[in-house]
Order: sequence, then structure tokens, then C-alpha cells
Amino acid sequence: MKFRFENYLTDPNSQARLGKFHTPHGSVDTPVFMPVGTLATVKTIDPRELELLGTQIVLANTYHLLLRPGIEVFKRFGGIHKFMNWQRPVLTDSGGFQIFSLPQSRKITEEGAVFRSYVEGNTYKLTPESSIRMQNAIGSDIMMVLDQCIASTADHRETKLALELTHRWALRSLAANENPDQALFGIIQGGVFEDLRFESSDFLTQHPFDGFAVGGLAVGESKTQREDFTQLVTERLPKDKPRYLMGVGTPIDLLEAVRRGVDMFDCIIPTKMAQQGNVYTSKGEVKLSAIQYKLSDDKLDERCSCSTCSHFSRGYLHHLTKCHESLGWRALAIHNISYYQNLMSRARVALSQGEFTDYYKMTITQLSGAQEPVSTENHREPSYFLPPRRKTNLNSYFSSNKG
RNA sequence: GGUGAGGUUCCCGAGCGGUCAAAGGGACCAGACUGUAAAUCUGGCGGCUCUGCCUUCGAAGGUUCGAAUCCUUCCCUCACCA
Repeated sequence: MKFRFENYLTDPNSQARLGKFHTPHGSVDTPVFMPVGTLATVKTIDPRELELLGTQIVLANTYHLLLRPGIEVFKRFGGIHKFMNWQRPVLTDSGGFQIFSLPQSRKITEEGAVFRSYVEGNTYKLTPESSIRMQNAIGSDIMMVLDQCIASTADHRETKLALELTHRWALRSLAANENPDQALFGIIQGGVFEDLRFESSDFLTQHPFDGFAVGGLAVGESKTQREDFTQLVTERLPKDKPRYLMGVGTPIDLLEAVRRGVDMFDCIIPTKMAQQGNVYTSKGEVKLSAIQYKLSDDKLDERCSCSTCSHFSRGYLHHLTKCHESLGWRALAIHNISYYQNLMSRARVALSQGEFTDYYKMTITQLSGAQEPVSTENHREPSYFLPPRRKTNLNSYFSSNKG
């Protein structure tokens, strides 16, 4: 089944879009947040829970899975869906970001990147073709082209060279794909240079990619730059293809990008922050390791109905965090994923009702730590704050396993 | 009872006459983290009227210009021998 994207509507007051894409493992409503499951697991969270939390699609990583467990495992298991027992769509990143981010010795040539494995020290070569071969074996629903990501502090010349290499690699990736059912997205580079971002968008959109990603952001530039360049690129992208802002971001980043026409996101923040004891709530960020929560018997987030918020006090979560207990990481990851999925599903509801701007403003205000509006008898909850239509009741999941 | 080793800032543990408020861990308190190698990284961590002063290295004396470091006595741990 061939990948297909539908853009239902665009917000009249912004460039935010409501849409849906279809893959062999089901459909995904956009804008969507994809939790990061680098090693074929969203750290600490069971795939069944991910579904209950409203996760429609997860991201996995070609580079890490190539090193371990290796391509033969995916060939043997018939792909990542069976391997990790996740039946919904999967997007695989190509490994381009790892070539950029891993400090180990590596060499980038026209052919690809040669690097030393952090697992057993062997030398590997990752080329556009071998990345696609691996992604074909993984059997992801959406594949990414191998790109050369560089710091956004790089100069024009270096950025242009990386961009041109990324373009040549993108075409080789397109040619290397052996499974037409797996979608392939191009990645627009160009750092923080307008002309290069335009050049990259104009070049890649001439080729039959199923969607387009904005790469090379959230790698050192300012928040304003990130937002400006996101908009710069989305305005130049075709309306009938999904747009994916890679590696972004905080809840505020997500809403800012949705407003600028982005449909898809992935980020380690919800799971990474959970590991460090940090969560997002309807009143802003909470660092549970802080001494002020030691004696708190408050709920984590009064407006959240996830299993963590309904089972554990801030004081207990503080304790688990201080002890580095895995339950703490897990409980906070469940909350953060729930928070992100609710953030996006409410954005979709708001979009469908033409109230996105109100939703955007209200949520930004809440996240910035401002006081919640005092609820009065006459105060009516906007519909996007009502429980999502998708059933996300983790309590029933846990109680059904009780005994 | 005898012999030996030792008692250091919240804990473990370096230091063994000046450059020592005392290395290094841990704990603790903050901060960071945006296509996740790494439950990681960074800073702070005796007190104060803070380019200096005061208190601190088992206790009390002493030597010295100067001591956590040397001497004496005492207290307390641990190991071995009786």
C-alpha cells in the first residue's frame, strides 16, 4: 500500500494544518508527535502503553539498530513491527544525525560515512544505499534519506558543501529503495542561510519524495532563528506532502512550529527529561528533583489523567527521582508522553473547530508559568480540553493486570 | 594485659611543618539536556561585615616565625598475641 497524505484544512489565522497520512500499518492524524524509540524501544514504555497513551507512530534509528542487533535480526524477524511487537507505523531516521552528533572518529566522503562502532569498535560504512537497505530490512513505514547534518554555527561555505552532498545522497537514496510501500522523505538542509534553505527546498521538492523534513535545526541556533527558518522552509514546500521538523522539541517549540505549517515532530525530550526528573504540566515545567517537592503530596498535574498523575504524589516521584529508581523514570516518561500526545490531539481538535489560535495562546500562557484561569460556575472548558476521543485510559490497563 | 595500625570538613578517603578551608569520590543543592552511545554533563558545597577575617583535621598541653602535619599525656577504634 502506497503512502498517501491528505491535508484536510489549513487554519485561517496561521499556517497550521490538519491532515492525515496513510501507511501499511495504519493512518496517522497530523500534526503528530512521534516518541523516539532509538533502539526499537521508547525507553521504559511498553508498546501497549504507548498505544493507550495515544501514540500513533514511533521513530527508530537505523544507525543504532545497524550496530545492534544488526540487519540480519530484522531480516529474520520480518521487520521491526514484529520484532518489538508494535503494530502501528514506524519512521526510521537514516543515521545522518548520528554521523553528526557522535564524537568518535569518522570520515565523510562522497560515498558515505565511515565510522567506528561504539558497540564493539569495528569500522562501519554508512552510505545512502546501505542506509536504505537497512531501513528496507527494518521495514519502517517512513524512511529518511541519509543526510549530512552540521552545526547551525557552520559558515556559508561549509553549509553549502554539506547541502550539496545531502542532495546527491538524497537522489541515491531514492534510487536505492527496493520497497515502494515504504515512504521516503527528503531532508532539507541549509543551516541558517536563507539562500541555502531555498536552494535545498527547491531542489528536493522537484523529486518524488513522499514528504519533506526540515533538518539541521535545534542544533545550536537561537529559538527565533529556528522558528524563522522553519517558516521560511514550510512556505516553500508543497501543500500536498507532509512536513516534518526533525528533532524538535519542547511543547512550546511544537506549537510554534505547528503554527508555521509543520505536520510531524520527533524529540527525545519527553523521555530524556523524564530520566532527569523533569516533566511538563499544564502549569509549566516541574523539576521533581528539587527539594521543594520532598514533602509534597500534590498531584503531579491536576489536569492530567495519566496513570502517573492518578497514582503517585509529587513527593513520591521526588523520592524515586532522587534514588534513580527505574519506576521514577518510567512514571515520568508515561506522563510526558501523555502530555505530548494530549498537546497534539488537542491541537488537532482545536484546528478542526477553527480555534487553533485560541488554543495556541492559552497553552503558551500556561506553559510560560502564568496562573491558570480561575474556574467559575460560568466558565466553560474549551472542547479541546475535554478528554480526547481516543481512549487513553491507562488505569483500566493497569487494573486489568492486577490480579 | 601486650604489640601494631589508626582517629581529617555530612560520609568514605588523600595530605604528613608553610603554596591547606584541606586532593579525589559519594551525598546534598542548583543548572543543562531538542533526528538519545553512555541514569550523562556543568557549577556550588565551614562561617562571615568576603581581594580579607574567624572557626575546623579525636581531646588537652607543648615545640616553632608558622602545625592537620613534630613532641607529651589522655580518650576512642581496629588487627594480632596472651
